[in-house]
This record gives sequence, structure tokens and C-alpha cells, in this order.
Amino acid sequence: MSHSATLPEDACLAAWCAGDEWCAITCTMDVIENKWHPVIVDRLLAQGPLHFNQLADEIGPITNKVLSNSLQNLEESGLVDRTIVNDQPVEVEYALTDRGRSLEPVIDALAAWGREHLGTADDGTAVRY
Amino acid sequence: MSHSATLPEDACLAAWCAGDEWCAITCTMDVIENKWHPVIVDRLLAQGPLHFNQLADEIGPITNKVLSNSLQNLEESGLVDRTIVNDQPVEVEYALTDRGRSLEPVIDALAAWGREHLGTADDGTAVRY
DNA sequence: CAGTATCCACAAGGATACTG
DNA sequence: CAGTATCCTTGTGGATACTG
Repeated sequence: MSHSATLPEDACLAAWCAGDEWCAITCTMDVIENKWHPVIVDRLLAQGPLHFNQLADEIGPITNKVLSNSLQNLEESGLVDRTIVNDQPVEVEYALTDRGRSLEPVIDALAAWGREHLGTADDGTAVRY
Repeated sequence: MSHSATLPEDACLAAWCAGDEWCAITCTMDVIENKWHPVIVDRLLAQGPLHFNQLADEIGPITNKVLSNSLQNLEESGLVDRTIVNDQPVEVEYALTDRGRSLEPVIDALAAWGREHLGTADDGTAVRY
């Protein structure tokens, strides 16, 4: 299932069509720049399909509303599929699409850089190298 | 020159110290999540050190204020060095630090994904695949 | 279980104009 | 050339409470 959506007012895409280079990056950022988007994709990459509350537990400090919004955004971007796997009680499964899985190198790069540049100082305080 | 700053109130770093995984990604996002940060780093990677207005021209639609803010953030994060190379007229050069250059794999991944998922439809309109 | 409904605060981005 | 100074709008995240 290929995802295709026209975004008429999107300056980034317009610039891309005009041949500008900078927009390839901002396009990707448009998709993942929300605070939790990359984390959600990361958890789905690592754990496979997850239910709403499983995601909430995996991710850490995220509220219902923000997780819900983020998942809707990811669905609209064609990165995540939402499937109702059971009624009564309602169970919903969130899984990456092929397009979502294609973000793996990006997520890996983000995670690798973060891991290399975070640490603990001698006095026990958190430090950014 | 090693960059090291304590960020006492930073929940991300606190969580890192507590052993949580999600924060490696959010830490990286904290550094580059601003709309133009990754583009600035990309241009400096591709072109080497640049002056203020050179950057503005390279990057595209960015206002003085936003570019100035972004550069200050990048400097505070230890990713960019600001050097005055001339008085009268004032000339300032922005260059990546080692830490800044270490973002290259991240930027490359962002750019590659964007390039693969942007394009032009048959009717000429911009399309996101 | 999987959300929605409000409300609030803050920060980032953009437009515009001005300066040493 | 390399910025700063305002002002404004919007979006995003967080807190809290409620629901089918």
C-alpha cells in the first residue's frame, strides 16, 4: 500500500520541486520533529506492534493526549498503521508501515549520537559531552 | 576542546542516568529539533566555514532573527564555533566543531530519507510518497 | 483498554524595521 | 556585513479530568 498525499501549501515540497536542496532535510524533520515521534518509531522498531498502553509504558513520561496526537500524526504521515484487534475490551494495535520501517537508519543514527554524547560526570550529575 | 555543560533540570538526562532508553533519541532531538538546525549543520558540512549572510543564502527562506537564534543555540550546544575574522567591515565565520561534525551520519540519514520520500507527481504537483 | 475534552503556558518561527 | 529589537501567531506539550 503506497502512501501518497498532495500538500499544496507546503513550502518545503514546493522548494523541492524548484530544485532547492535544503528541503530534503526539513521534509524529514517535518515528519519526525515532534518530541516523541522518533521515540515511538524506535519502540515499534524494537518491539514490533504494540497496544496503546504498552506504548505509553515503553516510552516513559508521555500523557495520553500527547501519545494519541502523536500516533494520529504518524498515521497521517503513513508511518504507522492502526488496527483494532478486539472489541470488548477494545484493543488497538499500532504497527509500522513499510514507510515507517524505512526510517530505521534515521532513528538508529539519532540514537547512536545520543548514546555517544550523554553520560554521567564524576560527581554523579548528568552531563552532555 | 571538550564541551561539557551540566543541565540540572533536564528530565532527559536524569532519565538517562536512571537507565531509561528513550532519552538517547530525545537528547539528540533536543540538539537538532529546531527547524533549521539540521540544515545549518548540513550546509557547514558541505561547504565548510561560512559567513552569516552566506549561510542565509545557502539555507533558503530563513530570517535574520531565526538564523541568529539558531546559530546561538548551536554555539551553546558546542556544535558550532563563531569566529570574528575581520573588523570594519565586521566579518564573522561559523564553523563546525568536532562535536558538530560528529552529527554527519545523522544529517546524512535525514537527508537520504527526505530525498527518497519526496518527489513530483505526474501532474506536476508536489507529492510525499 | 484506549482514548477524548479542556485549559494553560511557553517557545519557536515569521514579519518588519532598525543599527554599529 | 552581521546582526538586534519588537510584535504577533501558532503549535506543542503538559496537567487534569472524564468516557465508550
